[in-house]
Amino acid sequence: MAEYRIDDLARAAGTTVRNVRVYQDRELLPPPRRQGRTAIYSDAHLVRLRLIINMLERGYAFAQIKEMISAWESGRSLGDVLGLEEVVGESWAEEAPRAVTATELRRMFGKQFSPGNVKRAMELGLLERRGRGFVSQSPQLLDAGAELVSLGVPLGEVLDLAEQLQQDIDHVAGHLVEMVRRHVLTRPVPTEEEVPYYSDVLQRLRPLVMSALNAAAARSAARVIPEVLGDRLIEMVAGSEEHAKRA
DNA sequence: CTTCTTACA
DNA sequence: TGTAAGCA
Repeated sequence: MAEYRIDDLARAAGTTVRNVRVYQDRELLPPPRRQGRTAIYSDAHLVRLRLIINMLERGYAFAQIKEMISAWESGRSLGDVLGLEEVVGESWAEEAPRAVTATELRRMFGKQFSPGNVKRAMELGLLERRGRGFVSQSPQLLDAGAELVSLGVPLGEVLDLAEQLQQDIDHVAGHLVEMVRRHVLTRPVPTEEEVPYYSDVLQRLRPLVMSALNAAAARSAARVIPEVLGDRLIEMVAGSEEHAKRA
């Protein structure tokens, strides 16, 4: 658990000491722990500070931010489980599509860049035609796929995986959103006082889903990789790394 | 030298 | 939001 002096905190969040003090005075930031005269901040403060800056940039007034923060604190359980706050400081904008030429694709996928696979990728919505070339709706998936192929996994199987992955993720994300609908956005029509809260929850639903899935994916990777590959293999590889370091 | 407070713009 | 003075 990292600790920050006010200058470190401001730097880490990309703002100034002055502003940190202002947010603190306006009670948007929780009071720091004091060590004599100097204030000691935690990671929680950093997360909160990033949140505040984000909301400020989106045009929220101090008072509105304060309201939302207290709203979250009163109904904390969901936010805790899903890491609500952790998300908001990050850029969770939707991935930007990227144009890719046929030449690039051929370089990435070699001879497996075939009309059949292209058709399949287009059916899966991974690739779209644009003039002579293509545009990838998810450069990250494209790059991940290219890496798998370069490691020797057949592109056909990579595409199978992409399809399966999309279905599974749709399923889980659907569940999550449904949970929020059932437990948080309980009214079909919110009362007038609830409208701002509802609106904020809706705005954060996408980053919230992404955060939950991201966290789950990280845990899964850590757990599943040794499970599937076996501890023996992992140990052997770790051992050879030691050899490499010594050399 | 850094932090904090207060004040002014 | 930046800057400055005076203090600890």
